[in-house]
Amino acid sequence: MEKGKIGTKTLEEKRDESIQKILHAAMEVFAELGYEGARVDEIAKRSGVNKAMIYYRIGDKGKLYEEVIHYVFGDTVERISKNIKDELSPEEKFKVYLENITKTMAEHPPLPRIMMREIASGWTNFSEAIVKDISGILVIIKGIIDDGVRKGVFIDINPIVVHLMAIGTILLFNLSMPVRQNFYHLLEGKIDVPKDASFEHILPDIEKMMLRALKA
Amino acid sequence: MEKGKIGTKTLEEKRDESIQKILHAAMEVFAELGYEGARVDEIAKRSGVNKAMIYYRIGDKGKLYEEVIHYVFGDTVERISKNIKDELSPEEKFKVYLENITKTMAEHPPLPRIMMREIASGWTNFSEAIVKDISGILVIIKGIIDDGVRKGVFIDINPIVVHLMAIGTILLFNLSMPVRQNFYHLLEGKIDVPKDASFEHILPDIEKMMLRALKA
Amino acid sequence: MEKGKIGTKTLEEKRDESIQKILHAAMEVFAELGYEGARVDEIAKRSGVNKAMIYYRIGDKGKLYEEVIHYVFGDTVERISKNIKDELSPEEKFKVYLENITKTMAEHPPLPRIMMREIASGWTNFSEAIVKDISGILVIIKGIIDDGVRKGVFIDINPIVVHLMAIGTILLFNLSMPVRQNFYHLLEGKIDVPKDASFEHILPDIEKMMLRALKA
Amino acid sequence: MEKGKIGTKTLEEKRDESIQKILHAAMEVFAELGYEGARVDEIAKRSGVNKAMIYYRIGDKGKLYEEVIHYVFGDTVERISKNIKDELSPEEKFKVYLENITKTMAEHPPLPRIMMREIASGWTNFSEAIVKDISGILVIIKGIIDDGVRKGVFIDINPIVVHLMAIGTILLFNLSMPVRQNFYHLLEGKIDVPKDASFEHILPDIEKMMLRALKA
DNA sequence: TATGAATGAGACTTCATTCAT
DNA sequence: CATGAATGAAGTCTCATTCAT
Repeated sequence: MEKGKIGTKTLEEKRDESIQKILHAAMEVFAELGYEGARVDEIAKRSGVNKAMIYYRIGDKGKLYEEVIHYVFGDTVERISKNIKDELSPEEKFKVYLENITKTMAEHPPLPRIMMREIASGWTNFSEAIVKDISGILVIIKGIIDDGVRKGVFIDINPIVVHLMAIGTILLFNLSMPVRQNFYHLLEGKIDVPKDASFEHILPDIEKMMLRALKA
Repeated sequence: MEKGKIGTKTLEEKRDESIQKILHAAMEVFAELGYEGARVDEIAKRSGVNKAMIYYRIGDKGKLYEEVIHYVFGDTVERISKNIKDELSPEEKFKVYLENITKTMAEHPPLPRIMMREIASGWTNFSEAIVKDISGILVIIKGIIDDGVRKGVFIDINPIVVHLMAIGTILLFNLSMPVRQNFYHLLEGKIDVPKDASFEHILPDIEKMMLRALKA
Repeated sequence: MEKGKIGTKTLEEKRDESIQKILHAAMEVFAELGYEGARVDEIAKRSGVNKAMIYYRIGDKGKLYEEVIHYVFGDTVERISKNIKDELSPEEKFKVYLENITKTMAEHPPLPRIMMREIASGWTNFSEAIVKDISGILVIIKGIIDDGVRKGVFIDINPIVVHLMAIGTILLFNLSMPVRQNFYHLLEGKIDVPKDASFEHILPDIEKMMLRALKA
Repeated sequence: MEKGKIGTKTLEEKRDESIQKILHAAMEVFAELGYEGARVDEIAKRSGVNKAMIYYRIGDKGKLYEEVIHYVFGDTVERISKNIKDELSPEEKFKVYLENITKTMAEHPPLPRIMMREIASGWTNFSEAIVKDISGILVIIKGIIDDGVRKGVFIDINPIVVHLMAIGTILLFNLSMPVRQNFYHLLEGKIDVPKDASFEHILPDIEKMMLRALKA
């Protein structure tokens, strides 16, 4: 067999694969239990990688967490800003923005939890880079609103307010899913109670509310 | 001296005082570091009581956390529903509701953090009682919206959506305070950037947005 | 009310009563759990006496244990040597000796357990006085055997062997009671299996065996 | 070097060695001080392994104790029933039975102490397996007596009585060794006082007594 | 590169004992 | 005499990290 190859994978591919497995497992565990609650043993177990390997490949628990944060928030800006084409109307741009946030969270289930924990911890682990990322998103949403204001379709409102509102609402929606059923019986008699309270079904409500709030 | 008195305090008062000190310190520490991150030693240190005292008076770390949760969420419903008088207009009721949430969080700084952590943890420690509390609040907001709909001032919208939006936004606002300054330079040129980004100054923005979203 | 009296009891009577209650509770607890396993709190609870009172009245845990040992083994010699009248035949003397040991243990249920634990611990807490007590008993049994030998009814045997055999057998009988039922099914077919395996019913067997062993 | 080998030991051997060291030390310490009195630190110190190792390899203190009990009583039945050949006379069988009990205890010095403590504690930690072991021994001694009865050399006696007598006597002999010297001066004038009061020297006396008791 | 063995530091918890009235 | 409050010291247990091969 060719040197440097294992099966059909190069050593490098194998290493990358290990790192991927570790990061995925770590992401899950950190999301479920938080930084302090997470156990390196558990991460090793879930990733199917020897514990010492984690130290060898990535580093200590803190470094591992940093990597996870980086991994999780890595392309968030790109994702959120994706498809916000210039030729779209401000409303359409805003919808794409909301949908992208929603989709990003749906595709990375640990993301909302890690985000909330990080915020609750005082953004301690949000590195300069991530703060810059968030700035990037703020610039985008500012652009959308400015455009709307110019075109007379949006009111003039602080984009930070808008973004926090969007993120806060979506986060809470996302994470309240498991307990939301407990509350629906309170709403008997309301026509529009969705039997399926899943995230996708409620996104339109959020969109509707936010656009109503924004529209001039 | 009268039996059962120590200085000017009865034994009972002394005990209650110890308990109060412990709960306050615990509340702070749990808020800052989460359940797993909190150290019983630290709680003892901050409360100025011996560590064994915590076990003597309250119980183990888990029991202490439960007590804190109970203590923190104890009268939340009352606080939030306070002053929502029948003679008020739906808009006014809604404003009182938002302001009460805001004030409650402002008065109990650890509350938002503990809340976010709990939500991120999957509401694991939200006891039956707390879920009932939240139900109580939902009933209130449902009442406000129903009233508004009847009077033709509000659109017919799922109250859960409204509440999650309110809570999510306020939570995020509250907890983003320490980093918000980092972002304001991005907004240069916007007229209404508040130099003082404190919570109270932004509440009107939230109110405005939410009411615009609700109004028929 | 007369000074120094409480109800109809003098202070001294009351104190003695407290001490009795403490010692009885302590005896029980030490028997059940051993010195290390016993908790001063538990002793206080069972005796109905405030924990600090134990320290005030008796002393620390070690002192309390000493007192219990003293209390428990106090009149054992007297009890065992009681009724061994000179005019009795050696066999009758020996029977009285065995019965007295048996009765003493039956009347002081904690005694066998404490005894076994003490022996297992290397007789650590058996003070000089208690060792002297045991010597006293040995002298008695030696006298019985010597008498028997003189009269030609007993073989000449080391009295220590006899005493250890008696004590060992009775102790083990006493303490195996709770589990003995588990074994009786093994003996099906044997005629003399007692349905009631209580101590008193088996004493005759022990007597019979020991006398057969001793008789010339 | 061969994979999985450390020096001349395989990993597995190294692990087993650790476990052995822990169990031996634990056996000693539990025997000396009882379950409650034993300190995990002390066990670690004596076994020469890190304290955490105990938890890693065996488990908590309770589990460790269980393992010790298992280890100590493990092959007791086999040992005691060993060499009791069918062609032996009932008396010879009984002697072998007594000698085997004696030897087993002599080879495992902690055994008698642990046994006495366990009995004093109410047999709490004697698992199903150990009770079964004891049953096994009872069946053996029952066989010996039945054989003797059939051959007309033994009286018909409850084997439980016999076994308790044997065990009780041997246990007490064994554990009274350290204090027995204190008593020998009482026996001056008796011819057969052994200068060396060690266990082996007294076994014949026990044998003699028990056989006299049994013989028809 | 990979892994089972091993451990120091520190967390949680208990409990005998003393304090303050 | 009596008692609830309080605590220092020490025990059990865990876990991130390193070692040895």
